Amino acid sequence: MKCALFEGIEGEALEEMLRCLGAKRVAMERGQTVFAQGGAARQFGVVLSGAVQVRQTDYFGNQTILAQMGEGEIFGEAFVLAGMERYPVEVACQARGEALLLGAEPLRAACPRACASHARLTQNMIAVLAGKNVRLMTKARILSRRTTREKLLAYFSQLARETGSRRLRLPFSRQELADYLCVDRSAMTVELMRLRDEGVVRVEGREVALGAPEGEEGG
Amino acid sequence: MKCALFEGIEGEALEEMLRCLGAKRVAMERGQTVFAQGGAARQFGVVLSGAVQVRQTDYFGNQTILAQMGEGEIFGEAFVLAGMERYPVEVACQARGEALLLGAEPLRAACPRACASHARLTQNMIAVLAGKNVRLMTKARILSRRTTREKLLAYFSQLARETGSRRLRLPFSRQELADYLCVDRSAMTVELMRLRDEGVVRVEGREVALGAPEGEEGG
DNA sequence: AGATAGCTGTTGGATTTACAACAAAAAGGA
DNA sequence: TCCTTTTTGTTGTAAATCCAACAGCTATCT
Repeated sequence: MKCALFEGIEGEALEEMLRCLGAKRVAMERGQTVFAQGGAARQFGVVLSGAVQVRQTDYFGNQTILAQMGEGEIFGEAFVLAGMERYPVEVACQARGEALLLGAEPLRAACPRACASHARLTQNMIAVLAGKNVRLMTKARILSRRTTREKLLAYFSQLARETGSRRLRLPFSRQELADYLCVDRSAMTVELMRLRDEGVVRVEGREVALGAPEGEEGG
Repeated sequence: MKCALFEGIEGEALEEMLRCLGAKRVAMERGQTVFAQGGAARQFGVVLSGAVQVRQTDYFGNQTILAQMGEGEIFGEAFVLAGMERYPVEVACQARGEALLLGAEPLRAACPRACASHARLTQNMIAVLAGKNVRLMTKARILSRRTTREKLLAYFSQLARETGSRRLRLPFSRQELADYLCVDRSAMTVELMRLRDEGVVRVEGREVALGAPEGEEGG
C-alpha cells in the first residue's frame, strides 16, 4: 500500500495500526455510494485502487463534483476529524476498485493501547491535512479574483513561485485549466491570447513565460 | 490563554508544552511584519491579543489580503506542517497586541521527551487543521460557481445546511457578503432582489428564507 | 433637532463573460 | 497514408458583471 498516511509504517506495525483503526476493506463498483451525504460521519477512507468522487447536492438539488481521488489518496477525513456529525458531501465510486474504511477515534483521542506507530500516524495525518490546507488556500485565492485575466495571472504567479522561475509548464490542457479556474474555455483562450499580444506572458502550448518586459529572456 | 490548540492543557503541563515548542512571546505594532513572504518557514503563531493579517504579493506586485486572525487563532501552521521551506505569504500586525511564536518540530516528529500533553496537542492540531480544511472547502465550492446568483444560492444552501433549517441569518452586512463571495456589491444586490421577486428566497435585512414554494412557511 | 456617517437599493453605460457553433491543428489508430 | 477523435483558437450574440454615481434610510453623536 502506497499512501502518505501510512508512510514509515510497515509490516506488523501497519497491521496493528489497521486493526486499531478498525480497517475494513471494501470493493466498490462504479456508481456505488461509499459515504452518503447526510449520513453519520464516523469513518474516512483510503483509495486502494480505482477512484472515488466527492460530490455535493445543494438545497435546490444541484449536484457539484468537488474532487476526485485516486490510488493512495484519502477522503472524508476532514469531516470526521473536525468532529462533524454528518457528511456534508457524498463519496461515490468513479472507477471500480477497492477502498479501506477507517475509524477516526484513535486520531481524535489518546489511543488506550498506545500502538507503536500511533505517533507516526498522527504526524502523517497532520502533514496530509496541512498539505490539503495549502492547496485549498491556493485555490481559494485564485478563485477570489474576479476576472478571467486576473485568475490566469494569479495561477501563473502561483506556478512561478512553486517553480522558482519565470518559466513554467501547465499541468493542464486548456479545458482542464478552464475547469480549474472555473471559467469558460473559449473566453479563457481569448484572454490568454490578449495577454500574449500585450506581451504580459509568452505562451506556447503548455509552456508559459511570465513578464520579461526588460528582455531578460536569454538568462 | 484561550486557544483551541491548547484546549485541555493547563497549568504546569501547558508551561512544559510551551517550553517544548520553544515558545517566544512577542509584542506587535501595527504594520510590523511577523513572518516575511519568502522567509524560511520555521514557526507558526498564536494571536494572544490584537490581530494579524495574512497577505500575499504576486509576481506582478499585486497584494491581496487573504485572512485576518484575532485572539486565540493560529496562523502560518499549514506551511510549516506541510513541510514548506518558505512562507508563500506575509503575516503582518493589523492591530497592536501580542503573539506567541512556536516551533513546529514537536508536531512533525516524535517528541524525544514525550511531554505529558504531547498527544493532546497533536489531537488538537488535527482538529484545528481539519476545521480549517472544511471551511476552505466550503469557500472554494462557493467561489467555484460562475454567476453571482449561483454563488448566493450556494452560500445560502451552505448556511441552511449548517442551521438545519430553511431560515437562516446572514453573519455579514451586504458589503461583507459581497466581499466574501468576491463579487460587486451593487450587482449582488440586483441579483438578490431578482431572486426575491422570483420567489426563490425571501429576504429581509439579514434574515433569509429559502424556497418554500409549497407554502410550508407556517411549520 | 440637526449634522454626520454608514449601509442599502437603484440606475446607466462600458466592459467582460458565457454560450454556441465552427474551422484549423494535433494526436492516435487502422 | 487515411480516417477519426480530441484539442485548440476564432467569431458573434446575448447575458452578466463591473464601476461610478446617486437617493433613501438608519444609527450615532453633539
